[in-house]
Amino acid sequence: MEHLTLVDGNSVMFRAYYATAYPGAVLMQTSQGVYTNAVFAFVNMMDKILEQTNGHILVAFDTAHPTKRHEKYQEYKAGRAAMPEELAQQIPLVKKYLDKAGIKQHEQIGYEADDIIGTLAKEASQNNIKVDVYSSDRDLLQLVDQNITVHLLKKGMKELDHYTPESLYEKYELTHHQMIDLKALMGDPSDNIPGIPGVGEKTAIKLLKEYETIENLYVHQDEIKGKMGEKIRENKELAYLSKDLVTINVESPLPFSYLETEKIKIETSDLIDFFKELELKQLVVRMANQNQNTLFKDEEKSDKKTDKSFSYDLILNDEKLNDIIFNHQEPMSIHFEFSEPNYHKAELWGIGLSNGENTYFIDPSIALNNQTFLNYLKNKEIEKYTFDYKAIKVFLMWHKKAIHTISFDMLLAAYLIKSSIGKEDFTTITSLFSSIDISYEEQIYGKGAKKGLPENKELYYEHIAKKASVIYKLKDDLLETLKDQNQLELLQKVEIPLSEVLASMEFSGLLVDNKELLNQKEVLEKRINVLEESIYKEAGETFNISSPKQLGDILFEKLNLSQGKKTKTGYSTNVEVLEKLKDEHPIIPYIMEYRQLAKLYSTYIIGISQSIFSDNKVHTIFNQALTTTGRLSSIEPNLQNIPIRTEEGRKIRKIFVAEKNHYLLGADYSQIELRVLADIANVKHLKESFLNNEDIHKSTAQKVFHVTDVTSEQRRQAKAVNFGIIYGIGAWSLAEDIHVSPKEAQMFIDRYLEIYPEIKQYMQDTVEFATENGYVKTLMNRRRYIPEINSKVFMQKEFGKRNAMNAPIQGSAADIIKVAMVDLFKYLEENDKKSKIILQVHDELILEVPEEELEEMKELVPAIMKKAVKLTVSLETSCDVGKNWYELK
DNA sequence: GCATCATGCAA
DNA sequence: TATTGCATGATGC
Repeated sequence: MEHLTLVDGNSVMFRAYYATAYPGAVLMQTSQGVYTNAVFAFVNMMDKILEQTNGHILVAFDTAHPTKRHEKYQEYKAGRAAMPEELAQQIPLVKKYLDKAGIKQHEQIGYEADDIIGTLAKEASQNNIKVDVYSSDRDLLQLVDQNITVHLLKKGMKELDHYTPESLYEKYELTHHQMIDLKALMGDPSDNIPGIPGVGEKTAIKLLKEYETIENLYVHQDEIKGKMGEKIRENKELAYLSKDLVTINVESPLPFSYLETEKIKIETSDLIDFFKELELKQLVVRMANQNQNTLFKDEEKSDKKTDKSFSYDLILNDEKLNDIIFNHQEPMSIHFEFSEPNYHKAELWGIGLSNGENTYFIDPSIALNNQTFLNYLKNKEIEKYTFDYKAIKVFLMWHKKAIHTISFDMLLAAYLIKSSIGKEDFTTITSLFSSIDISYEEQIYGKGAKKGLPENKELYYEHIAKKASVIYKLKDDLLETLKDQNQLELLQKVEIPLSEVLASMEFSGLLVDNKELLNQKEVLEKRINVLEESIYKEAGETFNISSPKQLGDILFEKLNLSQGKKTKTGYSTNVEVLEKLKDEHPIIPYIMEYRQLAKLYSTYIIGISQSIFSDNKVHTIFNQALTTTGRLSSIEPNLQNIPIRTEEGRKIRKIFVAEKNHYLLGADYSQIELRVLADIANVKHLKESFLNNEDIHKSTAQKVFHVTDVTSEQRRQAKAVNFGIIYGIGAWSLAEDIHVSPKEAQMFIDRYLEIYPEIKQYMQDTVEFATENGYVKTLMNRRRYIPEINSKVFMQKEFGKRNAMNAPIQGSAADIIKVAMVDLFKYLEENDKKSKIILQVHDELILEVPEEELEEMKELVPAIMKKAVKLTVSLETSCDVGKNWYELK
């Protein structure tokens, strides 16, 4: 043994916790609500420390029991804030991690972690062993000697300061022997060590440079003049008590010696399982990679390993492919592996096929040119199981090929069981539902710019085949769960059919008018240039207007405008702040206009240009398994956030046009979320208003303000409350929104809940349901889990409550339009209509309709939307047509 | 090259 | 200190 590492467990844990627990932060936690942020950061820190160790390591902890220091000084560590519950809960987890990682840990009643570390460090040092100590507590600096280096963690945990006798001298001009005396003289508010009042670091260093020790200082106490001398003489006892308190006991009676600290060899899989339990995916991946690298060293192979317990057959020619299709007419799982997430332009890397017993990797270029295989895909009699059916369907559409009869999709099933899987990959989803061992994508293909097929082909052949086998193996379990949760219909009658609708929409795409696009681009460029000049002129210098930092400096330092809110990195320059400043300086209106135009230019003009395909269309991708509420989302480009609220922005919609001889038809649900609320909460007066076809915001205003004639301001305020209620609003935010005092806002809310008392009841009931069950559900039994609702952190619990109230409303509205889409698509297909659904924007559908079907569709589309779901209030729609999207008002 | 922040667009 | 999203440019590692 030549080296020993000692870690102050409590101190590192504190740092780990507070590195991510700034006020207002959402702490990392598992889906069951177990906090993991400190564990995660602790493991990261330990990983760094372990890189520097040589096999001997120990982590020391404090105990909750009082120590000798408390006996000597009752006030020791008094006044310290209690450890937050979220951190306390994680201590056992950190200890469990250390066990699993084979790292020795120790705590001892009556002693602090400092004492354990000090004793072991000095023992080792006396035997000429090099010691590294890790902590964030400066007290430990007194341990520094020729063999002992102390590393202090800094705030962000990213850097360490290390102290040797030399560096201590450089920093304080004191020897390491004087560190105890330094601390004793200065005191330490965090441990409630008194020190000598009035003596801080500067004075303490000066005194020690002259007198070396506290003892010697008091020998010469009478030489010191002035107030300082008085203080020193008066507080002799405090100084000695402080010295006693800060002195680490380097002779603690430990039940083992420094020699018995060797790291134990461990089963990596245990540790991986532990991280999986805590849903610490990054750590799982890192451990898996480390493990692989070790194996790679052991086996001295030129590549990563393949899994010997998994077998599959390689199908690389037509004969074999014909054979297996001939032999397998039973249901099988099929997986298409793509080179990138955007399947509109992805390459096909491979196909996996499995019936649970036999699993195959099929060469994609063979498959796509093999008629037997293509017939198999489009055979309506043979069931197939997939993971992300829509991707396969769209890819095949681009290649003019078909696939039919998907009776199970693992991605959609997993999403219905747990809507928070949205951003996870195949492997993580698999590990949530089974213990099947399957590599992470990045282990096989690498990540970021380096992503690509590995040189060792077997590696990805196996990976792709394995995915197919996993789909098959998990099918029954997932279906069972869905059945238990009454969600089978949601999968089979809504989500899987919807995949086909969305595939058709994405593949159809939306035509772009290039001339209009270029024209708007030029107009915007010119206007932005002019604005830039005006802004620079007003500012007296050029700077990057798009940089909130630089803009903040100009506005609030150079021009001395009154700053409003701050962000955590500096001044806020958002539109609300600018709005308040707009009369203070002529630069402000220019900046506001610049912001608006720059947004339109970069996000909509440039952004959308980059997504146009060679057919002059944009082909978005609707993510069907992402949002926690059941809504869709749209990417590349996002066609669900095209501007509409300002005329300036709305013009962007002129870019999107119907094909020749076609019209765009837009139909949207009116007030669908309020109608859903009226239905599920059984809100009497709200239902009446809907029944009478009233302007809902107006009638709310009439009731809230006790008036017959509603001013436009009153209507606007009532509308804000109607919206706010759906989101679980608080008085403070409503006040911000409608520019009244929080008191008035609270009054509005109270009045509102008096008028619609069932809403209040609904909210209470929903929160109660979520608290008991951990989830809420929609009309069609879609679930959203809300672990935060049982959090002890106020803000998180409140967030949980708002989600509990909002998710069923937003989610049910999503259910309804999804059903409408499936119904409408089916009608169009069965009746051989040429009209096509091309977009969905949460409560509206946009179709591309040939001229000859226009009149029919104006009737049909709203009709189908209205009767998608039967509620106790009617669903109403409005409908518009135009040659471009702008004309759909 | 990648992650994070501030900002702003939609329902 | 209102719900759900996505894309952007700037910035820092």
